[in-house]
Amino acid sequence: MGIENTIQKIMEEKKLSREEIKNLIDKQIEDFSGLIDEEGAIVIVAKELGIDVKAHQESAKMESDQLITNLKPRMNASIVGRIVEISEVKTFNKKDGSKGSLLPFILEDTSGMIRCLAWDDFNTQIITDNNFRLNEIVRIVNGFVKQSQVGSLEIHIGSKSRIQTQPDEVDRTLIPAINHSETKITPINQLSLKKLTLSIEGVITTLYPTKKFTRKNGTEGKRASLQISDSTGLTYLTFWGDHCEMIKDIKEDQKVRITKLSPKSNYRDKTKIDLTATSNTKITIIEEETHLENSIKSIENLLEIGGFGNIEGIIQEIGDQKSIQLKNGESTKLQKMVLADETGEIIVTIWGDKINPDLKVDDSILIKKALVKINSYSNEMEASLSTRGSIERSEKTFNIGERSKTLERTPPNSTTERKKIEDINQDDFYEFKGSIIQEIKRIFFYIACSKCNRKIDNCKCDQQGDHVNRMILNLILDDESSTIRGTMMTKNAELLLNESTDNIKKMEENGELEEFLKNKSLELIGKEFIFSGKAKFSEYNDNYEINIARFKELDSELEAQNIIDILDDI
DNA sequence: CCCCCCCC
Repeated sequence: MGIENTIQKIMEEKKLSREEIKNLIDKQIEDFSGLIDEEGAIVIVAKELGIDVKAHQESAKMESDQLITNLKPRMNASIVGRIVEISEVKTFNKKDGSKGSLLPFILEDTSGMIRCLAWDDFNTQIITDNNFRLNEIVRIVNGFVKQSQVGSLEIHIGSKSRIQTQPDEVDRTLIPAINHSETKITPINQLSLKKLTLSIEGVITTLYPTKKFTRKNGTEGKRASLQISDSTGLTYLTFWGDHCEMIKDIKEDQKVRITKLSPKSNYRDKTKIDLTATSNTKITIIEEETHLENSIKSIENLLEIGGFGNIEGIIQEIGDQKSIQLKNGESTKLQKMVLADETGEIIVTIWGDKINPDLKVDDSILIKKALVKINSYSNEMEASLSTRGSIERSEKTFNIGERSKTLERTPPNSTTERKKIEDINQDDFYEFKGSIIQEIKRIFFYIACSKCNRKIDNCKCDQQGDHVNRMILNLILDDESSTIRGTMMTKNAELLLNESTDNIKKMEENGELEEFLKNKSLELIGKEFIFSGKAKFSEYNDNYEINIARFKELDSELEAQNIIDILDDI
């Protein structure tokens, strides 16, 4: 049903001539200073005459709704989704002197979110529609997809587009469940530019005062910001202009929930994500005092809650000072140690001038304002001491018992959600259940420096360590959803093959390796394991590979019990 | 803030 059909309908129902209808359409277009086209005008004309034009609007749905994730720049598209955020209508003066208006909002479908920009009164008046509300479903017909300044996609709703509230013929599988973003909290290490609106919970570690600044055009502006951390990481949140009011009751050390934030990539480090408050942002204080300054937390407790804290303990292991090159080109020093108290132990990295070269194993120390968060490579909680913290000697004695070895350090609570192999789609830490499905035919050996584990040729140690054998084992892993290539480096390969690298190297030299691997493969293939490790995209394979950090053979009875427990819960 | 190592 196009314009012609709607005209026919008006002619029939209202006994108007084509001429009269044309005049009404022209008048509408004139009233909107030409901002709407014929098709837009006739909808208004029909509406004013009390004629149901839903069918007409539907007809504007020229093709089926697209998934947000499939949108490409410069494409005209229709999408359907749930409203997850609505801004205010902004008005401005156009170059030609006429008044323009803009209403930004965010839609979410099952594939993702997109920022929508409704232009001019014809579209922005949708704000007065009772069905244009948070969590409602709307369709955008014939929107124009554009790349925004920050690189993400936006859909522009102009004179040739429509916003349909309560749309018909919606494919319900495209509609995500209501995302109560006030209660759904995103861990800081999972901030993503793709989550266009999100909420966080954490402790305010630094509150920067509101600052006034002068823009290039001479006008004044203001900005406030804060640093916030949770057990997974740390980020910065900026408040612009009037939003600065939001922090007037906030203090450092409080635990807060902050909702409806918009992620932005950090202007200096594009790999980092900062947050910006929106007009819909709300801050709720969850805990008045987290006693960041004074209380010394047990290592066990810090491992659990993360964030900033003070740790007292005894040095179990301490590494050499290492000069390293940062990604931004600067160079700095770091030193790693393992610190233990009666409740547990933690890896601590000391940075730059916080390093005290006199510290040695068995010294007691007190570290203040260490940041404890998940290390994205090991997926374990680690502490880091940088500019904000301090380190001092302590008189306290600890009854630790036998010194534990790094290898036997308790793995973290499985904070990682177990995924399917087919879901592995970014450089991230994953855990999945799977089996080895291909015979292990080869092992790669190399001679490495014992200090840095690098191949001798690649070692950059000031004083090279001993030359040691290391090995690489490649596996094909499968979980029925998909397969992935997995790599085990020396330690894990030794655990899997239950043999030392040196012995395996000897087997190779004696021509026994083939036989050994054949038997091992027979033993291993088909067994179920839980693998976890960091996924990395391989150009070579044009697919993700997983660098296995940990694995364990699955106790099938225990797993069965888990499944039964889950079923019982349901 | 490093973050390996190295094969295909």
